[in-house]
Amino acid sequence: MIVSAKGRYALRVMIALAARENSEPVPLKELSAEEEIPHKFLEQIMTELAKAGLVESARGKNGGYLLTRPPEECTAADILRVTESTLAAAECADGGDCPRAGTCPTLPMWRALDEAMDDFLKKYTLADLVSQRV
Amino acid sequence: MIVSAKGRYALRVMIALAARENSEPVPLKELSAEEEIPHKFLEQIMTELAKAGLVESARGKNGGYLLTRPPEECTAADILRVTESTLAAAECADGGDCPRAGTCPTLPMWRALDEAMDDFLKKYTLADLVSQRV
DNA sequence: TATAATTCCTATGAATTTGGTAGGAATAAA
DNA sequence: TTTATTCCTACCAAATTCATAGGAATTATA
Repeated sequence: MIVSAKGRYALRVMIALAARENSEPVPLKELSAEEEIPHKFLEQIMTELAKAGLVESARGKNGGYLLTRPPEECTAADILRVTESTLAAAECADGGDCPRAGTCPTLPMWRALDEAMDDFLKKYTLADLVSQRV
Repeated sequence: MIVSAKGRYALRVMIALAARENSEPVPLKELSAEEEIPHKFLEQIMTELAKAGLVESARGKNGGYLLTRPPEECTAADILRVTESTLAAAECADGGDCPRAGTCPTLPMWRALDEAMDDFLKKYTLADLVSQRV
């Protein structure tokens, strides 16, 4: 029960982008150096975030990445849903096909935990995280 | 971010024990068959639960396992803390030695998430889970 | 047009974790 | 003595995680 390095990296990078006030694309090289995240690994992460529509990329010279929405409108839940393949508390709560599902005494708890985590993560916007309020 | 099979098995077995009204030791064989959990794997899990003091074992013929406390006094948090090596939301919140800890904008959130999960899991006792209230 | 700086794409791989299996020793009841 | 059980230790296959590597495509600018 843990958030992967990928998820933690993603969140940090998104915060770093949110912290910039200008709207010029920030190159991966800069983000990677600043946040001390391996360049090539971050590249993969940014691709996922871009596909999910959380950032947009500008290719070629002077290219880089930008947030697609204001920091107030992007939450930790939005980001972690992209990077964490299984944000579910337990597989069984995640559309799993467990044959016990009908009678399992634990399933309702896993589902409730899922919802509780999601609610929690939704409370944190990038704006909150940048300014360390919350 | 997921609870492992080990943790799910542990919880189910503890519920199965709690569901029994008598106080005779329940052999692993019976638990394993009833819950459809591989015998040898469950053996390892029971050893951990016993070491943690959540169950006690009786060796030899007619031996087996028993809860050490009434089901009202054992929570999902107690059990998962034993089986999930990392109940922490993120490594960094788990006594990690991250050099960024001092200034990391995400650390407080991970710690808060940890606490929220723990609070959530503490609400579910074995008695609750057996009777499907909650 | 050439060059430099960037993202995009695809493949590979080492280390770790997970989910078991295996065999036998120790213990205790009948 | 037999039988049923837990205890202990070692091993292992598959999946996942955390990257690394190399080059193609794209774009600004000198």
